[in-house]
Amino acid sequence: MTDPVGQSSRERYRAQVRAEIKQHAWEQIAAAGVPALSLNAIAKQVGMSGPALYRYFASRDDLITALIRDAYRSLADTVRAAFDSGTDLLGLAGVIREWARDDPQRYFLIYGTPVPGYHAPDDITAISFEVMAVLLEACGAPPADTRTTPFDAHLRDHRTWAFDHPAPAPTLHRALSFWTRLHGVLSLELAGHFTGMEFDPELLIAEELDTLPHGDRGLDPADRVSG
Amino acid sequence: MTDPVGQSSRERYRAQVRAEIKQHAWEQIAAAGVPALSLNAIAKQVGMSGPALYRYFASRDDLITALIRDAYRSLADTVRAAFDSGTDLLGLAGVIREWARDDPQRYFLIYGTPVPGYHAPDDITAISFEVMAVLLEACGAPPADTRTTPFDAHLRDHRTWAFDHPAPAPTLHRALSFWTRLHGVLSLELAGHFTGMEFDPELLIAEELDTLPHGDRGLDPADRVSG
DNA sequence: TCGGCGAGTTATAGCTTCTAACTATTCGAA
DNA sequence: TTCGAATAGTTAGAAGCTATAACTCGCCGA
Repeated sequence: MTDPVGQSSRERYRAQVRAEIKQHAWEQIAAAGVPALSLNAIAKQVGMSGPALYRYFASRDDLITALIRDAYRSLADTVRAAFDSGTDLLGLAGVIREWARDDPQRYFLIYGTPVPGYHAPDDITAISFEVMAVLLEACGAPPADTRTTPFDAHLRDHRTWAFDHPAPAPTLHRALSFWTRLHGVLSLELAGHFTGMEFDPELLIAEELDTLPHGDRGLDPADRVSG
Repeated sequence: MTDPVGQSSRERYRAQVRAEIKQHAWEQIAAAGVPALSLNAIAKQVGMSGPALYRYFASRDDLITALIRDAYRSLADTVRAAFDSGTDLLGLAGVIREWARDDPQRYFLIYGTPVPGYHAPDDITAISFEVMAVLLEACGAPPADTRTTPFDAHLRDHRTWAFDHPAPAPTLHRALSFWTRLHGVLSLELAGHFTGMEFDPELLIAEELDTLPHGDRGLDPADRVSG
């Protein structure tokens, strides 16, 4: 009994239960963080008893890995969709910030405290490259009058990139600065390190991105095809 | 029986055991992260059995809070000492990066994934203000020809700072940019998000700080008194 | 119709944090 | 010097967790 997509009814049921489990897992994480995630509690919530959950996820780490993968996938899709519909760099920052504020713990699952010794599976790092690829596209080609900085030269000499993207060094530089500046503000904001200072992080981000290296570009999304 | 410092021998012993417990806790955290920290395991390591450890720390969270406090204290002292011995902003970044790379999990204990609902005790946030105060001092006074940016104006209008520091808005801006840019690069570096790209994060940091807002200052540490 | 796969169960081991109750030691003051 | 109180440590145990083992039941496909 297979449906048009090639899934048997058992496989469909399985996928649905897995999704339900992950849904409850996300709720627990949003409420109290990853450390408080309890497989037992989730099992009760979905109406099964303890060990039954191990039919769907081999271990607690396996469930968390699946959540990390979904988080990356969601971020990559969000960024890609925004870019494809004509959003510029500042707009992408807004989209990413919105995505992060929508579920801070999901953001920290990707960019938060790492577990020593943990190595994400290859398919997950591949998704992280997708995000980087969009940023590189959004950065576009460097303007004609680009003066290469020392870091540009350094980047040019150390291009053993894990994925080969044809972007020139100044574009890499710009994308890296975009990424690190946005993450710097955003992660501190989400972690509550700005509490007590009542400025608007969005304005800080805007200005940080306005002074990105190799600037005066990306203002007209129509130009991006020529990059 | 009190020594010159006013500590009884019992208090001295207590402090020593607490320190020994924290030492082992740091080792566990460095090896496997906070989630793997086990009070039972620590108790065995210091030669006492399980519950005895609760004489020294009321709970696991209490121990972790003490570690967070020590981490903040260590960072604040490190930054203050470096600044007082004439280190400029770029140098401070180097000192902070060195401090972070020396024990990445200690850095993430402060700046990593937050626990939803957790509020650090006031004495800890006070230490975080010490760090910020040093950064503000290191940023010095804005140059005479400073053109206020929109974010400067915003900062001027939203100065309900939790601690009142007399620094003008452009200095706040500069310090915030320093903090967020450094943290942006550093946290991604420590978390391993740059693996596969073999550039030197130190060079990126140097350039990010070189293009800080309201620049052309702090080059001569002798000027800092006039700030 | 029947065999087998798989989803679910309970029982259990071994770990965790943390409380309760108890013992023994040590400190300090009368 | 002796006695009372505070304190460091113990074991026992409750409640929770992850994870495995062994088992039962029901559905799906041949």
